[in-house]
Amino acid sequence: MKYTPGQKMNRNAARTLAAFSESMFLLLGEKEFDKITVNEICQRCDYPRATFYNYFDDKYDLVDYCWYQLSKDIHLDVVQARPSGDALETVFDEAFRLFSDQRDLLNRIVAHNPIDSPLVTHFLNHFTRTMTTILSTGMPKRHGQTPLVLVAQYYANTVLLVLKWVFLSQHETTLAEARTYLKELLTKPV
Amino acid sequence: MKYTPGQKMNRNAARTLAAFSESMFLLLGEKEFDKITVNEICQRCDYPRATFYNYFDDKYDLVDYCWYQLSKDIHLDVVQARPSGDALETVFDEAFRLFSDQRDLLNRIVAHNPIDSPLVTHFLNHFTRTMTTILSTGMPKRHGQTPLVLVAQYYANTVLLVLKWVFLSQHETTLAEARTYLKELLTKPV
DNA sequence: TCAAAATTTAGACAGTTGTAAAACCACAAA
DNA sequence: TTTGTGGTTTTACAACTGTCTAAATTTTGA
Repeated sequence: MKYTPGQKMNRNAARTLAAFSESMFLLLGEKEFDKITVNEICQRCDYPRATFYNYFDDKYDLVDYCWYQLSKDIHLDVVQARPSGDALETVFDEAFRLFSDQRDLLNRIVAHNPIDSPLVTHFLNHFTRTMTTILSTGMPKRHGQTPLVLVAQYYANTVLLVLKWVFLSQHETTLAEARTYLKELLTKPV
Repeated sequence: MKYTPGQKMNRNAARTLAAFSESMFLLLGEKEFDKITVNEICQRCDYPRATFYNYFDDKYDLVDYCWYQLSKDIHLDVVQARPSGDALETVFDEAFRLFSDQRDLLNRIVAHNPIDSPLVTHFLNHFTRTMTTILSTGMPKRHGQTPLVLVAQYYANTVLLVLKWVFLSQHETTLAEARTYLKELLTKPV
């Protein structure tokens, strides 16, 4: 990413970025990520190849920007607003809503890309990271010796695991069921 | 992978596979995975390019085989032998040992490949998968409504999270400390 | 031991990638 | 209007990828 996202940028650059990510989203719904070429992306939105490399390092960079655009919708402030206690549940619900909204897109993506493919893995990793940063502020304090970063990663991991199960492994699951899964996982069974 | 691993294969094929993965391991210690080319791999072990594509689809395929070779050392039977109760601890110790043994290699790899790079992610994913299959046999039964596969993935995730912290994020940690982290994470703090 | 079957290798090919230099354009300041 | 500046586009290029064909070599089994 040569233009840092969230940066001030002129109308033209914004339009170009939007066009490229639009192309990518369309292509992701049509074919395997591996088979998508930079040429194809550029044809789609009618920009020359050089312009693509002007904005992005490669197609991985672009797809990263796509995930960034998606995850923009999870509002960080939701968490800070609440007293720490149920921060996790709030964030989970928020993420669940976001994934629901994008269900069509996600279905199309997993139709062409296996669940363990680099693409899907990358997607999940992106969200795990953003969720980790969200969670690392609102964590309950007492965790013995375990470093806080590790704890935040742990919660983010588990949230994303459930979301993956529901939305990418395509198990029909209601929000209530998903909440139950999360709670049961986080509660020691023995 | 065109030759299914674990298959019966003649001495020659075995030697070839070994030579290629040897090359890959060496190169991984020297430079970023992205920058490694198939040509380079072949020069290293003095096999023609056509032979490479005879055995592997691409370099990702080869590196997958490398991880497979590494993880061979975790013996599945360890788990089956034990009564379910402490299966998790046993597997964790076993994996910790394996990662310790390969510490030099891992250090060299993360020296050239960022922790969030596709390569490292792929590495962790591979182990998460094998650990999931190991764990899905020896899980404690009572988990409410949560599907068993999900539970196994959860434990595998958490184990690998700690291992990643210790061996890839390079935090000096003893086995005892690591065990504590794992236990604290799996125990609900509230 | 020999011939058939299978595997390995050399060489070539079209398509892709990422980079670099130069031409081009839009827009603002002089 | 002219000029300068920053960004866009064109074009060209060297390297890599993955596939294919045909020749060479090895393996197999009768």
